[in-house]
Amino acid sequence: MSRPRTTTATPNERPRSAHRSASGVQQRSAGKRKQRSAARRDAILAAALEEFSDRGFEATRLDDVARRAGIAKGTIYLYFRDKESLFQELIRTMLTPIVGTIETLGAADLPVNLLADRLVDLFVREVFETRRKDVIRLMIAEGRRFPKLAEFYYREVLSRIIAAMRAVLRRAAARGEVPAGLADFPQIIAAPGLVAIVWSGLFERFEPLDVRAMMKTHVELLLAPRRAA
Amino acid sequence: MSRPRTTTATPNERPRSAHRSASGVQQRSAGKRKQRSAARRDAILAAALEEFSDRGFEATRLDDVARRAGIAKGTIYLYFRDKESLFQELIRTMLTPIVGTIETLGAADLPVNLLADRLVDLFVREVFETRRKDVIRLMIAEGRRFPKLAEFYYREVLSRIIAAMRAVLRRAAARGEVPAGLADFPQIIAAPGLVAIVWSGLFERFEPLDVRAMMKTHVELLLAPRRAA
Amino acid sequence: MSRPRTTTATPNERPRSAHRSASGVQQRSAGKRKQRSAARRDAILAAALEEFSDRGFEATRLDDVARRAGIAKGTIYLYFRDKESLFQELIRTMLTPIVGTIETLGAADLPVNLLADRLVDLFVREVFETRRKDVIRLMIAEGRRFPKLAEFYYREVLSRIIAAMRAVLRRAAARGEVPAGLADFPQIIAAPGLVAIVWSGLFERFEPLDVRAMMKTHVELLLAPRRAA
Amino acid sequence: MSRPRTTTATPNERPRSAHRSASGVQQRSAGKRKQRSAARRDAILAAALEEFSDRGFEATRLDDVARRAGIAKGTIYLYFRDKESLFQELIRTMLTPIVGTIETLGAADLPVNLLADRLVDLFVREVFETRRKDVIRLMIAEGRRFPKLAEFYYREVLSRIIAAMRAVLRRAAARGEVPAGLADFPQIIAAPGLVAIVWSGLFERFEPLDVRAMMKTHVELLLAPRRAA
DNA sequence: GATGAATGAGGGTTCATTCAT
DNA sequence: TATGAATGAACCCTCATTCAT
Repeated sequence: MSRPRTTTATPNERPRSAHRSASGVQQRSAGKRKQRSAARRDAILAAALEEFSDRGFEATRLDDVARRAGIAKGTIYLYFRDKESLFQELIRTMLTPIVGTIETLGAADLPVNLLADRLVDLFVREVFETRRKDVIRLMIAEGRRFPKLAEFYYREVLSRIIAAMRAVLRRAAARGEVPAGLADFPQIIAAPGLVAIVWSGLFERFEPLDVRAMMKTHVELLLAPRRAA
Repeated sequence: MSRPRTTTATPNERPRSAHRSASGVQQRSAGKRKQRSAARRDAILAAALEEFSDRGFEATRLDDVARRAGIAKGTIYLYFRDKESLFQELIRTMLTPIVGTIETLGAADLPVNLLADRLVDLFVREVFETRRKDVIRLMIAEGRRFPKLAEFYYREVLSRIIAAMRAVLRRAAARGEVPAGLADFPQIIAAPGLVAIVWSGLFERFEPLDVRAMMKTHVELLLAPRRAA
Repeated sequence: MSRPRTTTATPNERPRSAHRSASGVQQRSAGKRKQRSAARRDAILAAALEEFSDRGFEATRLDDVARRAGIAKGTIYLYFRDKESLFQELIRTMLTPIVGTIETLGAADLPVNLLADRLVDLFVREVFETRRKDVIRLMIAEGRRFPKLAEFYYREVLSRIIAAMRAVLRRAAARGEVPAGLADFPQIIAAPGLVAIVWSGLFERFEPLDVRAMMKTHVELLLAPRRAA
Repeated sequence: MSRPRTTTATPNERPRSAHRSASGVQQRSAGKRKQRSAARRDAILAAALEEFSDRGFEATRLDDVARRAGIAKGTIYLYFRDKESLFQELIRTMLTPIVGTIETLGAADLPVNLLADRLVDLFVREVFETRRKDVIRLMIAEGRRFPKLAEFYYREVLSRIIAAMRAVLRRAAARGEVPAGLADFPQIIAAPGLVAIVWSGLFERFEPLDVRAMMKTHVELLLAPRRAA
């Protein structure tokens, strides 16, 4: 019978710090405070990314996150409801932005080989050479234990990317640039990206992998001009 | 001593459990005992598989493993040095057997399209429709925190599979059955398998994925007869 | 999304230590263990009584309870589900026994003045000069925040005592030994007892109170032979 | 500094808040400010009353008090040194006023039966149907942990009420209106009041208690004309 | 004065590991 | 060997208190 939570608190957002827009007086300092607040939030997210990436959700201590963010342990709770919220927010924050970019790219209706080059480049620069790589690994590692998060990821990220890809592939197939079967499994396009992410985290030190080359090879193999059956 | 913070990868084998046959006396019952002992060990591993698969390393309680195995908590420590050992042994035990099968298959020197069919079938039946799928997911999820385990996996499993694949692809390329580039990145062959494993764990419930069809499509795309450049 | 509790655990009792009766082998040591277990449980309850009495529910640290009981903090959780359970069990354990005694006393159908003497004596010896006094104070102090406990106390203790008293008073009133109104409010009988308990905890050091004398006086005033109205 | 463990009863008044009129300048607005200040103080006390009554001392969060009072958390510290001070002040503020009323009533030297009626009425209207009831319950619940407070309560409230009662009862006994013994234990008079307070907080929902009737009954029983022994 | 973000000590609870039986 | 009660180090989260704005 612990004290009942009165804190309604939105799903995953900051709990109280509502930062009401301070209309009128003290606009200046309120703005500063808001800024500082956003900076802190980002610092926490950045620290959390490091820790979660290195240790996984359960093994990460908020103490370490706080220390890394240069704040006190309790401060985390001013910005996130609990450890899980922090985790989920982190993943959302990191993964949401890519979607738009890919959708835009898909809508441009470029010739497939050009599009493919762009996608590979996008993946390498925006994901693979970024912390986003680790976030995706986290998603893979912990997703089963956070069904809500998996759902979010599917709905907001994956399904949209897949839909965009599928549309492109359909058009390309209609133009004969691509074998028809590919549009049924857009996942195939992304498969080497997944391999790259997993490999880099676990086996890079034993055998480096030239991700860009691998992806390029894959694309060439898929798009190679075929003899008529 | 309570749970150590830093994951000091320790020698992974059974600690003391002197299973070596009792010298002289009671040779007979010693055999029986050995049998029972092996059965217990297996029961623990089986239970651990379920629990680790469902919850991940940290979130798994040895209490639950013991309960599921039908033994007392302390008994686990007669067969495994600690939680980490149990985990690592489990992964080793589950993943080692596939290697031989794949190597054998590779050595058979079949025509690539036939080999491809066999590989797809092998993967689906021996991995995907098996708990091994979960073990691989575990490996992906926890690998970074168990460098020794990742190393083992690379050395004993991955590198050997890759070597086998590469040999096959080289020969096939020489015969013109396969584009030369593929041998540089045998990972490409496995990529959809990885996609399948990840997808099944996280997104199956939103959008089912016909793994066999996807892998078949992938293989067909890769092996399709090409026009001369 | 913390790990879901599989521990069903009965309302307030010991969580797992089910102490299955070990039928057959090792009866001896099992008995010993059971004994030791009961002793430990009692030690915890005794320690909890001290601490809760001194500090109240919230301010009591289980750490202190454990230290006082001579055990490790975690051990408490082998016997009680949580702090609240410990608290509630403590109160139940302490208060339940009195009821029977009072009921028996009431059923004996003694002349009121004799009964009154006995009740006063019972209260003083079994409650006031006992730790039970503190338990009742605890009940008063914390009851509002533990509605379940208040309900238990009302149902299992108070209402039964009141019923017993009322029956006695009815009979006595019928015999003219007691004014009729008293049976309507048996609480009046107990009122000085309550005063005694509260006084002893808070003001004894400023002004001692002769509880027995006060209660005797009260009884005499209530039972004094009256002039006909 | 975080919450101190040991309850060091500290001087209870406002800490620094230099409410003394600003010397010279702005005399006018200083008055207004003083007013506002007092209003704020009262708002805090009112909010604290609700919260402390509902949850007890430890379980009450100053955050909730502040929210209820419509102020910021930090503001509380402008009016009270700390949580404990607030608590003690609250109790003092609430309980002090009754004393005078009772003393006055006692000094009036009414016939006992009339006085008794007045007292019952006073208790019901000024305590029982008031938040003061809860304050007394708080005093009972937390008194042991706040010895200073208990002492204050005894010295400033209880002992004075008791003295007044005793004086009245002595005079009444001399006139033969009351048995002599009663003057020895004026607590007896108050006992049903205590019962009423405790009962209302814990058991009212199971079995309502007509407090006024109970107290009236009690008085009648005590004051009933007696046969000469 | 008033605010509320920030602090950080603390405490309830968990669970890997040990060890007496 | 097997058991499971006992241990105690962690770790998440709370909240009284402070202090820059």
